[in-house]
Amino acid sequence: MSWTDERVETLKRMWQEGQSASQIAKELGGVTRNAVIGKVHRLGLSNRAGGKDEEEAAPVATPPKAEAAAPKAADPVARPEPVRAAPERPAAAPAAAAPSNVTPIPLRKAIVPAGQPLPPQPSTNEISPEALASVREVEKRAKKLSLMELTERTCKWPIGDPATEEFWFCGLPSQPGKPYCEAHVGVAFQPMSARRDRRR
DNA sequence: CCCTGATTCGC
DNA sequence: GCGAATCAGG
Repeated sequence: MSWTDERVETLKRMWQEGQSASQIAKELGGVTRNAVIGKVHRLGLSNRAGGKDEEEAAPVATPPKAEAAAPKAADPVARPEPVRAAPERPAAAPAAAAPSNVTPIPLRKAIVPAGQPLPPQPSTNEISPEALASVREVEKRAKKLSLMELTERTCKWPIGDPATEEFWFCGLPSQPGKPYCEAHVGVAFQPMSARRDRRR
């Protein structure tokens, strides 16, 4: 693979978006994160700030510095449906084309509508007693990771109420190829037949 | 251990 | 110019 204009463009865009070198490498394919980093440096954009020819040493004013532990729990992750892995290849989905009226900025404190959906609190009557016990046990040992701390190898099972401080992700080692740890995989993935049988 | 970016240096 | 190896750090 070589650095075609197109690939370089993707590299620039993603780097500017704050994507990590490894993520960019995956996206591009055929290159390692080292290659990406190397290129980034050669292109002289190691400093993620500058867009074009920059010099503006924008005095990074780190003002307010929102309280670390305050309204933190208000993240866009509330949906019941488990966190998906990387979007991978949206292919023909120019999802990026945001309505020119919204600021593309980082994207953090999304406003949590009003009373929002609670995490996948599986209705107990549909889970096997063993799995349930196991889950409760495990949740005591949850690593309580924040959204940003999740990786492909951490359990992404949400615990608690996203609208409060009492919210985090399990974070225990996930099953290879699965988004959850063993215990959570147990309650997340159930054969249809099993569910049906358990019903009544 | 997983992951980050930074640097070096032979090719 | 390229990127593996290595370094430094979280």
